[in-house]
Amino acid sequence: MENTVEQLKALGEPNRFRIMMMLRDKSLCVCEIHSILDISGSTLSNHLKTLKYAGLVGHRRDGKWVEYYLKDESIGILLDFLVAQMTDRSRIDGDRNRLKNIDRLTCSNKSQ
Amino acid sequence: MENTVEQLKALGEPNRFRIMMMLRDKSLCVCEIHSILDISGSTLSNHLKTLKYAGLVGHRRDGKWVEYYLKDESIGILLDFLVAQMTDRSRIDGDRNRLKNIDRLTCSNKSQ
DNA sequence: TGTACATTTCGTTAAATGACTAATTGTAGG
DNA sequence: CCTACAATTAGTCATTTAACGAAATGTACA
Repeated sequence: MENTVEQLKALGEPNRFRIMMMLRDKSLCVCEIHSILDISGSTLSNHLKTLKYAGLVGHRRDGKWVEYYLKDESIGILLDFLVAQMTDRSRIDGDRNRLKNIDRLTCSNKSQ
Repeated sequence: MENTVEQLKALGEPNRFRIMMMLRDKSLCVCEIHSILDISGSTLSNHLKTLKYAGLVGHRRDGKWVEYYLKDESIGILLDFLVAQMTDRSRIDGDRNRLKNIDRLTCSNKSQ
């Protein structure tokens, strides 16, 4: 039970929820996520750590970048389920659309 | 989105999660829930308020008692979905079993 | 090897949270 | 109306949390 509760707690924060929603489509590097959210790089890094300890995401290094991805298929299913119950999807749809014009090479350095 | 996030946040606390799991079977009055959880009456009351503002539960007065129930069918579906993904259900099963031997007339006064 | 960029860690701070006791409100019954 | 019980509200406190800037770590490439 504790594990499930920790996952719900991790999802119950707006920026982390948006991160998870962005990761539904494909894995993303930190700078791509950073270009969407209006928070500092260190804050983002801490949110990613929280999601990781909750068992919601995994990460792998790819050269200069670190890529985050949904940990299990079951997590994706849970997220789809939540999306289906949402009445207002404008924010997550917006994030998703903005992501289409962004890739890791166009990420300006917002971290510093 | 905010509404969904608030619901997840409300569910992401152990005692509130246990309360929601208990309510899956049937509506319960506060003293019945209180007899299961090891927290003070005021703390329980605050948790119930949190669940109510998140739109997860409703409540009605029944004489001396106040009965809480799952707000929507969709909430019950979400909870069932979460239960299905849990590996360790011992705690919620235990709560459920203890509830079988309790009704509002046998609740001793733990509130004070 | 040194510079630039990506990311994380550290240290701090203000706000939110979950807990408690004490006091208050609400309801039923003698 | 007074007492008992059910539940909530008020006030307080310790802990957690989300945020930041600054510093540190990792990696690629000139």
